[in-house]
Amino acid sequence: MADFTSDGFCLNDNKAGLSQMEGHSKEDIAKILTKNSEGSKFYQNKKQRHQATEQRIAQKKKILEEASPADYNDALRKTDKMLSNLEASRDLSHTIVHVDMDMFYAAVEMRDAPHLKDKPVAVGGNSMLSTSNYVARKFGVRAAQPGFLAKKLCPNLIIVPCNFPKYRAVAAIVRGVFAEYDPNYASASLDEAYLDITEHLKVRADRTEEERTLWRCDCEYWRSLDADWKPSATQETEPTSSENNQETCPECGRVAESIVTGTDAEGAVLELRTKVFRRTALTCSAGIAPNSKLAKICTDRNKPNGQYQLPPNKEAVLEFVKDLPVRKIPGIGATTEETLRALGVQTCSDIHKHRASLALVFSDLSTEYFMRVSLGIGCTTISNDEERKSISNERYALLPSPITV
DNA sequence: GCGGATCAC
DNA sequence: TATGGTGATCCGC
Ligand SMILES: Nc1ccn([C@H]2C[C@H](O)[C@@H](COP(=O)(O)OP(=O)(O)OP(=O)(O)O)O2)c(=O)n1
Ligand SMILES: [Mg+2]
Repeated sequence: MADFTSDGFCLNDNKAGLSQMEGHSKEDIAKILTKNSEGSKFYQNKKQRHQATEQRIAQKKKILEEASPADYNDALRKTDKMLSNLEASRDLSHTIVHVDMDMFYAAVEMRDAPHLKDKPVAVGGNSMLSTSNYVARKFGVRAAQPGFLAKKLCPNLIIVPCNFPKYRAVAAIVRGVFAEYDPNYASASLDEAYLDITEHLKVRADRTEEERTLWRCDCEYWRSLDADWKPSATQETEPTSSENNQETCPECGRVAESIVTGTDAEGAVLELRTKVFRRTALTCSAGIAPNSKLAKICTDRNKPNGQYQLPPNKEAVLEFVKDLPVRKIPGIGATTEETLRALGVQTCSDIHKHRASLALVFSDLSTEYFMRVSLGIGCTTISNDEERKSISNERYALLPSPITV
């Protein structure tokens, strides 16, 4: 237990094995946040909205209680029809990649002010933070948190103001790399994008090992090929693979480390991430999967500075979603998570178990969305429709025809 | 159509 | 002391 004294919190609580440099335990974070925000207008408002959702949950439960066995039967038949149609449409032939920069704004600021590297850093202002670095996250400092509260969690926090023109410039360089693998890549925001690298992999299959080699040698020839490579920055954090070799640079004859990237998706994405790093000195993470929904989830598996591939077969996909908490699915937020939990659904396989209930209390569109989730089915084509500049609500985005009533 | 709810960055 | 700005969709009227 933290020792709450005069100033309201204690930063030297070691009982959970955490020193000040290592951050806070979850319990201490919750305690500090509650203590500093309960009673505020913001908190009252949030509580009121929460009570309204509890009302809606109660309504849904009432519908279930009053439904007849025949209603359940109809609902079951409806969902099973959906499931069989969806299963018939399962497409595992595309290789979809989701790339997400690591702590993007904060990483840019740390790159340009290296003394910040080992310190807790957040980007934003006193009233709102956009993101934080991993040191600060150990203290519970997160995006969408007001700076003054973050300071309570982490008094040594360094808050640097947003510099959007700079982030846009960095994003433009990163997008240049994406375009090399999929000219039709779709940006979801400044720091993330979806790529369909199916075509690239076909071309890549015929590339020689030499063409798939990334050199670390700092000679003129290789620098001319990769003009923005910053050799000083490549020492510690460059993406690694088991295929690293010490070799002699064929141009200047000096010993150089080379990375031979494979012809497969893992190889292509390692190469992509290495290029991003060499051109920006920033790391990113990636997920590889047969559809965009799964790819996005995969990105988080080995974040930061990592990648994860979900193999393109039905068994692997079903195993992947089996015990996945529904909150991990893009489109299912805090409210839907709570609603589903009240209906007995916590993981994706729970969706299948309770599919009749879900069909009784949700719209057809939402029900079908949940069925897709339970099968691990998602969008397999990437379109950068200029109409839709960003993908903001995964639940309904990327559907065949947006409904305009 | 419009306002409210939800979700995401 | 104090809790962002923006874009998108669906739902229920
Ligand atoms: N509520 C939020 C969440 C994020 N962002 C901004 C700041 C982030 O730097 C950027 C990217 O969002 P991410 O969710 O990808 O978060 P990060 O890139 O900062 O961290 P990471 O991806 O390593 O978790 O979007 C924001 O303005 N408001
Ligand atoms: Mg990111």
